[in-house]
Amino acid sequence: MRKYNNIPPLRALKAFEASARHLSFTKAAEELFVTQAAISHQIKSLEDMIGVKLFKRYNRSLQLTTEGQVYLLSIMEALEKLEKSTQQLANRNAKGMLNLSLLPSFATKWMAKRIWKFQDKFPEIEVSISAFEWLADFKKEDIDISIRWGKGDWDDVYCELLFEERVFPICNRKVYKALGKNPSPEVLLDYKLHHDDFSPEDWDMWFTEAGLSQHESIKGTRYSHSVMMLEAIENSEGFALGRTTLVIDDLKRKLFFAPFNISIKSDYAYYFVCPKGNETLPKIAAFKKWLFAEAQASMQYAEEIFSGNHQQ
Amino acid sequence: MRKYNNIPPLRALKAFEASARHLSFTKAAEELFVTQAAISHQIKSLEDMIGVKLFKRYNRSLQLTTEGQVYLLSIMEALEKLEKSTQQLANRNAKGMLNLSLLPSFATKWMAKRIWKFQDKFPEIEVSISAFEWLADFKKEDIDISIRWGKGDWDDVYCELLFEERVFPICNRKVYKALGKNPSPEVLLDYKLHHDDFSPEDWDMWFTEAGLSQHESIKGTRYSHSVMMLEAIENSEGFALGRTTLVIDDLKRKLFFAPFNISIKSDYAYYFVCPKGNETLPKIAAFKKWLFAEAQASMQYAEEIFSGNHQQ
DNA sequence: TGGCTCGGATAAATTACACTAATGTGAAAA
DNA sequence: TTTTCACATTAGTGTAATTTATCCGAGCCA
Repeated sequence: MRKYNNIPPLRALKAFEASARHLSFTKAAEELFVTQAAISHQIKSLEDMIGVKLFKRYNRSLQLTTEGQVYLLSIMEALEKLEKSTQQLANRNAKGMLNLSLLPSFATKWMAKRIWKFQDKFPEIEVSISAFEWLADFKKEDIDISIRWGKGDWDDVYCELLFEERVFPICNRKVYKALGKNPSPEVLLDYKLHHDDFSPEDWDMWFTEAGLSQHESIKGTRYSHSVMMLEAIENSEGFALGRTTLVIDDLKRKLFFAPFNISIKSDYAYYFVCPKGNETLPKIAAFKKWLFAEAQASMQYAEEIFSGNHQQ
Repeated sequence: MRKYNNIPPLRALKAFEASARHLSFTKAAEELFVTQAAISHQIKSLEDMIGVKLFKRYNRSLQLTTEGQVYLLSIMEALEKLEKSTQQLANRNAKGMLNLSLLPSFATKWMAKRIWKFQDKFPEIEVSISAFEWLADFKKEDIDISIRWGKGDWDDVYCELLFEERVFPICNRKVYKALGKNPSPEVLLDYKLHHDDFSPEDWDMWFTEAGLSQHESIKGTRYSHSVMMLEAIENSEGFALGRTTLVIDDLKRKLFFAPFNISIKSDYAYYFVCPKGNETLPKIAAFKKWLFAEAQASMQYAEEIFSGNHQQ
């Protein structure tokens, strides 16, 4: 009758392995995205538990004890087995190539920062990303999944709404600071207003939403690519119309600011698209599940901002 | 660069293993001392994590899926390795026989309920308990550790205070209920008062502590063994003088009650005793560490009662 | 047929645990 | 002598696991 008590907590073992590899609690902490104190706690509790010192602590360096070396080897073996058998089960059949077709802006501003998590979770799947302006043609090109921007009215494909988008003015830190608290939308008329090629009329719509219908029609600088517009705004004394998906990370990083808490819902949205029937294939389903979870998580911050009870 | 993400939490794996062994969440829950709901949560989260159903749930029975069977085997192997290598490190040199000499009352009322935890933690150590009234003589008998009751004034041995004891009146549930809220110590004079052979004068001391100095000297029934006295009280319309160590578990179980929150400190206490110098031997040190931790834990309830802010 | 019991699922409330932030310590470096 | 570096320590906080309470469906039983 096995019960597997007497196995130390996994976190502690991970902390031990990382610390042993780096011979540094601080480095291990960085790797595991926690503080140095957390590692110190974990190692101490592990040592207390088994009643054996695993490290010799010197003032500016760390060294494994003999016992630590022995222990490290055997637990690594076990952990590897645990991980491998879990992976095999989780990803059984979910392997091979996965070709994504994305819009360049979406690829650079959203996917690039996140795709590594998927690759970490599914090392058996090799992901390739192609970023073009035009719609991927599943029949002609070797594309498994496309994330499209539009109204979801495509024929002969499996299609599911991924993000709805809100549109709102953003600016850089300098401009934001100059605005002061609770600025009125009218101040926008004193600034350069940028927009991208897709939606020159959005500024008008936003002003209407903000209650400034009597404004003269907006011109402003025009960019062929959203990414260019966003890079311009970083160093410009002006505002751009940001779309949630593309600016959410820069809002979090406080690179951009959305000073007005007023937004309009875009007619366009992002959709997960793949050939009809393929959505149940293991590797596609695995990616889809991961993608929607990431999407949800990344949109949380946007909800906080526009639900009102948010302090920038 | 290993990081061992993608390993499911150990708790979930334990829950899975136990559930698979019993083919029942309820049984697994009992074994792991948690509720059925906890197991259900754990298995669900494990299944979600790896994206594979591990059990087929029927209405009154449970069955492993094919995937579950495969997974079970491989994780059991890994967990066993993890446990074994940890044990080997923790108990290196800590093995062989360990002979304890205890008082019969302490052996039955305190140690018997707890020793299994030590054996579970140190399966390499074979424990034997001898319970006699007299002091173990380390020179003549083959005793490794003795837990003695007294004043700690023994020569030629290693000796460390384990428990201090408090002495206070206890009664069974029926008597307790009849007392009502906040009874006065005076009501005791209407009941039979039991005591053991060691300390006939304790009742007097307790009455003094309770502020009833004008009482006539107490007679009451006398027992040669504390355990006999405690068993008598279970079905008797009377009170006994309980000692913390021997009655703490029965207080927790609500078999006995201490209605007065007034206690006197005993002159006698329990001491951990072993031959001088042996306290650093691995198996002795291991037992000692475990013993003091258990002691601390078991006394917590007593502290709650007599620190005042306790509701029975 | 209706009521009962059994085993698991689920939602909300509670509890336990790991983490962070702030600060301490001691030794080497400057 | 002061600064810096790496780990230790402590108190407070937030998240995740567990319990409590309840539900649900199927077999059982009278």
